[in-house]
Amino acid sequence: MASKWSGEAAGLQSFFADLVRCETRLYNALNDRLRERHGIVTSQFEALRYLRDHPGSRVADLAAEFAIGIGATSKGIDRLEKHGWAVRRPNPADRRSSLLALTDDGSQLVDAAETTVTDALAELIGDTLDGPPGAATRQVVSTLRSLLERDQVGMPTG
Amino acid sequence: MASKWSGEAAGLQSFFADLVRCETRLYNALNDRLRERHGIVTSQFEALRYLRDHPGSRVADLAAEFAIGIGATSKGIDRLEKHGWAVRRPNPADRRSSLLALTDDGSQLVDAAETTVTDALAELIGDTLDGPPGAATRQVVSTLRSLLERDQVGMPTG
DNA sequence: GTACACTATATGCCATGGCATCTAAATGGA
DNA sequence: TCCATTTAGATGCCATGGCATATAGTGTAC
Repeated sequence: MASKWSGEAAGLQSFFADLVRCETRLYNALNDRLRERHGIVTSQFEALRYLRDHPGSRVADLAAEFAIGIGATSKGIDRLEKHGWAVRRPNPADRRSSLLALTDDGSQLVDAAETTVTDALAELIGDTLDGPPGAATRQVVSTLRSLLERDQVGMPTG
Repeated sequence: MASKWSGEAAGLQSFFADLVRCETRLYNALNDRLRERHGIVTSQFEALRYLRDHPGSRVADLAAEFAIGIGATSKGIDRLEKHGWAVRRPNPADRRSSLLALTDDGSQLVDAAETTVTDALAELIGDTLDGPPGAATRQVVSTLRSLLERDQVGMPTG
């Protein structure tokens, strides 16, 4: 039955609110540092890192990974290409799509930016995520992500 | 020292990535349900709930709560006012600002929407957040939020 | 091989948030 | 009291993402 007991309901609402607030503030904080030191923002760092770790991906792969629309992903790749950090190569197996890859500049950028991110996260959340409760939290959030992805929860339309 | 050992660095990066992916998908999923059933999106639900629970707040209070800019907050209130869900009342103590409150329509809307959110969260994350690891996770995320707020991490400029 | 349906993604319009700027009002001296 | 400074928030311009649509290429049935 829906809304069975309100104690649990309030708990889940609080958890969701805390989650969103953490994400917003951490994302903003990383944005500030990445913009200042590398001229990119967090979403671009994540895309560059994904391309580094999954060369030959297509636009739809990035869209699925980040749960954003295909159109937005295409435009994001446009911007990375304009800056000379990524390229679209023809896909011999399907000429409707392209295979994405980093340029050398893009590779160097993502490696440098990764150090910034690593340091920022160590400073911002390292202590809190230490220890057994931290380990449990990492595990639970990882599991939750897997479940949401398995069920295709929250995938935009286009 | 920065980037001491890469195991922990990779762990924090994974955790952050998982956190952002969970937030994105849950936010999107709530958007879908709230838009369909109540004609609002998650950010509006959260603003309405905040106003219900903190009547007489000012624009800056909402901006601090949600870690978004003052300008964006002001525009968000404009939209809530246009829909007749919130009002700006003159602040007798400081005529530069207004005191915000829900209308009756706004109150009814937020109560109805809260049921939708409660049910959606129970369905989407209830099982995963159950049990001792779930309890540890709620605690850690709550603590992390408090620390980020205490240190004013990730507050936009304007 | 041709027509039809389907898929991948590029593009256009709109909504929202960031940041800079503007204005009104409060505050703090001289 | 009066002016300079600060503060609260409103507004304008820009960037980004969602969604709808357009376009090109693929696969299938015949």
